[in-house]
Amino acid sequence: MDVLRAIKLLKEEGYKYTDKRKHMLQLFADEKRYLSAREVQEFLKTNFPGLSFDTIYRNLSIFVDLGILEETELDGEKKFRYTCPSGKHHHHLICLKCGKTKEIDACPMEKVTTDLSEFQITGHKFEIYGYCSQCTA
Amino acid sequence: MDVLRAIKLLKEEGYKYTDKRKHMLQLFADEKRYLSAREVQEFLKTNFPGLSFDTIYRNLSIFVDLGILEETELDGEKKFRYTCPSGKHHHHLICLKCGKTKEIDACPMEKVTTDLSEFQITGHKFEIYGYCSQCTA
DNA sequence: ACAATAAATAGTAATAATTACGATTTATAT
DNA sequence: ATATAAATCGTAATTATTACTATTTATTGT
Ligand SMILES: [Mn+2]
Ligand SMILES: [Mn+2]
Ligand SMILES: [Zn+2]
Ligand SMILES: [Zn+2]
Repeated sequence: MDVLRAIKLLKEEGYKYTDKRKHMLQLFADEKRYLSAREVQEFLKTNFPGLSFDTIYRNLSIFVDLGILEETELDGEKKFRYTCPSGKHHHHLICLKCGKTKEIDACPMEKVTTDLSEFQITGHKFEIYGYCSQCTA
Repeated sequence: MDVLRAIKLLKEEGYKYTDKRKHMLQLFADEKRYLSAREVQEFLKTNFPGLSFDTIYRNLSIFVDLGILEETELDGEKKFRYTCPSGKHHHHLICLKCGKTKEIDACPMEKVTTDLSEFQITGHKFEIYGYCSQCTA
């Protein structure tokens, strides 16, 4: 996923291409890590001082629906990052301080031997947490 | 973990053994599934109509510290359940509606081949989500 | 049993993230 | 340029969680 493809997706699905959306997409492309709604506000407040959370959350939600962003929940807070360019399903090692990630290649679902048929499965989550080298120093 | 051992732990660590704590521990022993603070309140409100969230959250937190309960976060809400009797570290398949769980034997951390040394690892989470047979009917 | 003490609790307020809403502005197509 | 529907702002509502103070209560030692 890159900015140009994200913009294309937006327009194809009938969403308007606004300056705020442009900057949000560019922010995630630049940062390549998990960001909270508040962090988005902080990054964009020089360009858009009055940017409302209604706008931020609505756009984040649209981006997730379109597959542009992926979402997780860390410590009671929703966090968002650009969907990884790798087309293959995978998981992440995540820095709890700055949201930086590293890819984990294998998905543990493939190796689960437990019988899952009693439940109607809808998803799974595998994340490893820690602090990156910048955040431990 | 069972109620008697939990009570023993509480007293050993200098916590008072109150009626509210007794009922909370018994509730988790009976239900054997993830419950939210609100659900605890609902279950106990016949016995303790004015039970405050301060009390509920404080006791939940103490129980987690003592290893009596384990905690996870589902859909932005903290959920608690009795620590599984199996001494072995493991993970769960969880019903998103009622909190019922099934144990998954293997821990995916053992099979991770990715180099994790760039991060100082503090924990991990592996959960499979779905709906149990009672909740899909 | 009684009194002293520190912990636990109730009642309520504060905090924080997220969602919702009506009025206004703006991107886009005609 | 105009029309139209979507996007945004400013603000309020909602929800889970945490915090505070006065009061109550479990525990300990007498
Ligand atoms: Mn990735
Ligand atoms: Mn278990
Ligand atoms: Zn970091
Ligand atoms: Zn269920």
